[in-house]
Amino acid sequence: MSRDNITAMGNRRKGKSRDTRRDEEIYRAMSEAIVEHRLSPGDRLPEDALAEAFDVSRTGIRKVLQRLALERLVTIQANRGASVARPSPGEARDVFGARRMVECALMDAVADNMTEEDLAELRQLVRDERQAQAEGEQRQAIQLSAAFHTRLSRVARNEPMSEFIGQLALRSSLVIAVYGSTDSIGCDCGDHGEVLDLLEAGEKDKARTWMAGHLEHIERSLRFESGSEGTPDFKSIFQRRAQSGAGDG
Amino acid sequence: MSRDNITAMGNRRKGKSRDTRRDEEIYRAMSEAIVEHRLSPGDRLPEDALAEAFDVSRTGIRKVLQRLALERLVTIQANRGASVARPSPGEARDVFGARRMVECALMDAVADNMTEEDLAELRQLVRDERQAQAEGEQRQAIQLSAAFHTRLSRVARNEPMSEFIGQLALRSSLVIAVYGSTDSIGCDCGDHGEVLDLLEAGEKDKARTWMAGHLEHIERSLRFESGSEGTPDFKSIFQRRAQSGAGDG
DNA sequence: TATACTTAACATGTATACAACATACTACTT
DNA sequence: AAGTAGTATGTTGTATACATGTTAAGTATA
Repeated sequence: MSRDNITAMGNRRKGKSRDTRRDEEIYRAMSEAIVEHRLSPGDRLPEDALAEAFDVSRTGIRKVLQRLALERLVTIQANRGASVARPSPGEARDVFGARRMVECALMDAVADNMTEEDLAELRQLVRDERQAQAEGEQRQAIQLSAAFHTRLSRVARNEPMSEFIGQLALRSSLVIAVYGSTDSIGCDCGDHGEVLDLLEAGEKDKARTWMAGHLEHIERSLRFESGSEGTPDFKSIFQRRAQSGAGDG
Repeated sequence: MSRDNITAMGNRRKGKSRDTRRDEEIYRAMSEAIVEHRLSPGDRLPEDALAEAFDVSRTGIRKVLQRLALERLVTIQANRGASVARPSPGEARDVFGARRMVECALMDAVADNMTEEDLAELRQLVRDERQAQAEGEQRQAIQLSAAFHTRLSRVARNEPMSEFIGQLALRSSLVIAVYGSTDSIGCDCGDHGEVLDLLEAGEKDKARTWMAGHLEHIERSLRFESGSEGTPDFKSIFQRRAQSGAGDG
């Protein structure tokens, strides 16, 4: 009676990546712009302007904005609109603290599940990052550094984990934009290759230790001096005045 | 000249929790309904019906639906609408795998930062859960079990971590709804008190081991037999026919 | 009678219109 | 002249209308 229905049900696939929905495209463009620091923390993101830029209505923009807000890449204040998130020092510490815990804990599974293809892709990523660094393409380098951590986490074949780490890596880019000194990114390029060597050799413990040190190193390079939380940075304003001017009399 | 501006800037707080926006309310109601299994995996969630139920327009519902989709509590299929998510066996394993890694890794920080207030609230949560269990309030018990893990994670004072664990706890409720046998929830009520004792005594290692065992225990109680991924469960349909009916002739 | 095709009903995707809110500017009062 | 109040402008929040796509039912034909 309903035998044909059975065969009919399995055939409903493949029409998924045909027209990669516009939302995704806009989301990707905006998050990439934030990660690459083409948009700076604090920058306003008016819906009208974005709608015009992407040639869609505000509806589509709001959807993307809300998603970015959930991922803490933008901040939405009620009735006051969206702006690129400006993580507080505490938030910055939390992000790196979370990364230390999670990325280290994942190294076992990463080592256990690493395939030839994974390794090849990761080594390519390191090469790209190194080249970007060499050519002075800071923006590309930052993006590739985050991409490396995200891609590495995917080796563990645990989607919730790699998605979480991916988000933390994106947020880290924002943290570096606010508190990063120039050497925040400078050092870890060559480094990324090292952990691959350790993982290829099956040295789980050393890989975990390496990752902890790597993240600590980045975190230590952050400069939290001018408190951008709560009150504006009058301190740095007055400091600058004393530095630049000759005397005060 | 601009001295007054300085004092004026710090006063922009407190007007935040006044009218807890409707979105949040709807989000809370829906996620709670999903976690408490008043909505079952696979249930359709038509925008019109929800809009009428909450007395808002579809706009507000879509916002909530999209957020729930991002958190993997509902599934949105293009042009086909939203439904309560039905995690696959692989997804279920990933969720519990992630929880094992993350919640165990967090125990150190939990032990280090536990305060009197934390402990009091957590013990109260255990009491509530125990009572719900005793009174046969399964739904409440499930919700409280998830709440315990979420509240416990907050002790570590790392927002990204506790948010992630909170989401995983919610997803776990869905997993249990699909694959849980009756004793999936039965055992872990009294258990939750044990880890508090260990943490209060400062036994970090034992607490971590306990947590690993706890989550493994829940995961082992899941039943993945009837594959609800890909093809519908014809197997169980035919099995049922053989069980319920007398003969097949 | 079963299958395929057409059509109708329904649900979602998107844009637009309108209302509410915040901010900035201007005018008026002290 | 300075500060406050009122107004005007612009931006966000929400609902509704319209277009598009999917599902299901019904009919006609083989």
